[in-house]
Amino acid sequence: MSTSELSSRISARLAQDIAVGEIACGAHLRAQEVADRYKVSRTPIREAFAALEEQGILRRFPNRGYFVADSIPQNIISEIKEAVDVARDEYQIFAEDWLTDQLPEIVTEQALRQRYNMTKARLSDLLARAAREGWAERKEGYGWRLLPVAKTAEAFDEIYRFRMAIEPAAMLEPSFKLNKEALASLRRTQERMLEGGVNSLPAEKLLDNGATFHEELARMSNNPFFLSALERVNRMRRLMEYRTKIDRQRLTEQCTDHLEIVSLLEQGEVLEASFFMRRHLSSALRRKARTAKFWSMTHQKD
Amino acid sequence: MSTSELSSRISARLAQDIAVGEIACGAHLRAQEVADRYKVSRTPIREAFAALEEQGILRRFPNRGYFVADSIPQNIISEIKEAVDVARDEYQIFAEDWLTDQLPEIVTEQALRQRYNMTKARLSDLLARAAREGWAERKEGYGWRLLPVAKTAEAFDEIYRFRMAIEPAAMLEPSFKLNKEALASLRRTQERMLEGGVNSLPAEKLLDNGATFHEELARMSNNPFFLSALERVNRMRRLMEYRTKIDRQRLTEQCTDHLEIVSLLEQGEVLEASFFMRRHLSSALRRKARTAKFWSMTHQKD
DNA sequence: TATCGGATTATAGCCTCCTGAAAAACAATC
DNA sequence: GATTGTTTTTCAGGAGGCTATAATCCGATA
Repeated sequence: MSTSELSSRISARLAQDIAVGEIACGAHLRAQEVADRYKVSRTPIREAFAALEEQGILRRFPNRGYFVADSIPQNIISEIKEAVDVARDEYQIFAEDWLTDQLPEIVTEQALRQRYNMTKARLSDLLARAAREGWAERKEGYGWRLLPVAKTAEAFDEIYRFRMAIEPAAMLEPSFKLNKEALASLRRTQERMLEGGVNSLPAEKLLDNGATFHEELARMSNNPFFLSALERVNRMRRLMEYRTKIDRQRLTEQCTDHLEIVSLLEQGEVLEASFFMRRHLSSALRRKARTAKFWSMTHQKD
Repeated sequence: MSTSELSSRISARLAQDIAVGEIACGAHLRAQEVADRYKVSRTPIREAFAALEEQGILRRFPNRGYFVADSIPQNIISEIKEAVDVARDEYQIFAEDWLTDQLPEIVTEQALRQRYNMTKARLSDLLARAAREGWAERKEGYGWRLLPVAKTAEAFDEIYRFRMAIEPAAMLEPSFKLNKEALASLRRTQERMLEGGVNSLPAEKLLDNGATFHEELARMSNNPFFLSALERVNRMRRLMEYRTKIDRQRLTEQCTDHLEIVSLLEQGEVLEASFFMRRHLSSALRRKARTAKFWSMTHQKD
């Protein structure tokens, strides 16, 4: 029964893949293959398999390994699909507390350990992550300083303006190279969203798809600094957007824009695509500005 | 005599400031003021003061505090100026080892602890820092993966191209606001360098001045994402440039460019300054490209 | 021969106690 | 009243043992 954190993470991901149909029913799951994919050893994989067998998602044949069950009850599938949203981890709680002024600007590790009831190691991971994302920094002596970077409503604008600087530029890098497959995959995702996903998928997934779209394009620049800068601001954006209600009308327009960009790129019109990207971000900024203003009036003090 | 790490860091910085003339002879050093500047309490400051008094750099008057000595022997001054270079900490050694292929791509914490003879906590700080800078990431199971981001000669180009995208854009941000004082201070630093500093200052200090120049301008954009992105790539650049010989001729041209940018800004010609910045970076890139090529032939294998 | 299954080895997180050092509170001096 | 000097409190890093769990090795099986 000992489901370690790692193996349960893995089993959750596998379950996802099976539920979505990424992994076909009846397929043989080779332990080593899966281990390679997740870049871990076979040990946690086997644990994950065992856990999934208990749920009836996999079947085991001694000395032959695990196979995806031939049919999986609908109720289990929907159960799996919903499970994603629950993953509100300590980090998000911490971030949320900071964004909502529940924490002082200067905090000691002790105070945080007490508040969140965490061990030293876990806490220092937490802080390292926040530091990595750019909103916490260790003071020289004791304590940490939490930065207001992502707190203000203006941060929305700032992120969009930053993206306006890097994303179109990334597409014009001399090392930029179209990745047809990635592009096709992006197109599929956006089309699926337009064909109803916008209204059915969970908010988190929708935001994720949007971020992935932009990041994949940045990746094609083949300049890792553009990509990692974008990933960075996107992570921070997510912290904030997590709290705002999603505007599904806006998402539809976004997807249309995204598809337009894909089309331009497919035709090799990189320069046009870059321009269009800039406009796309700029219109998002204008819209955001209004949302942010509203948000600031309703959620911020003074 | 217990000189903690923090207080000795502080005393080193103070000594620097005094040696360079940033802090005048005979000046009264108020403990609280210095503490505020370094964002620590008075305790480590007082220790630093005591250490500096022992070296004869400060004088103590009971109940009145510490004062900079009226005259500091030349030999002590040059000693201080050289001391900077020695501060090659574990992090730099670690980075160096990775850049020179002394470390495998996948490493366990144990292996690193043994190699560098570090405690758990220090090592995890080290790795957190590398992760923060973007060239290490924790694997899902045990171990860390070191990323080749900053290893290749191309990374030089990539960083400069990234900077070409963000730095001129930062100056055109609607929130951009000139900071006259900061500008004046930058001008002074650059002028000092042209007036001989280029040949006398330690390499590290020179690189530092350059980075600071650009970062201060990015700060004036009042968009923290531009600034932090620049700081990020600068840190990485430093890891690499640390190993290459410094070209003092090139530095002179750089300083001239920097002064030109300051002049444009002082006249309110922000647009021109932005253009000039782009050209400035682009010429550095062209030059770098040659250096990097040379560097790759001489330092890299295959 | 590729894959699985079980046994062994190694890793890293957690816990507790301990201590040097930083922060904070308080007292003294000009 | 601002600043220094002293004391007390709090903090976080270090060491070492313990344990869950990940990696690895090796034999078994189809």
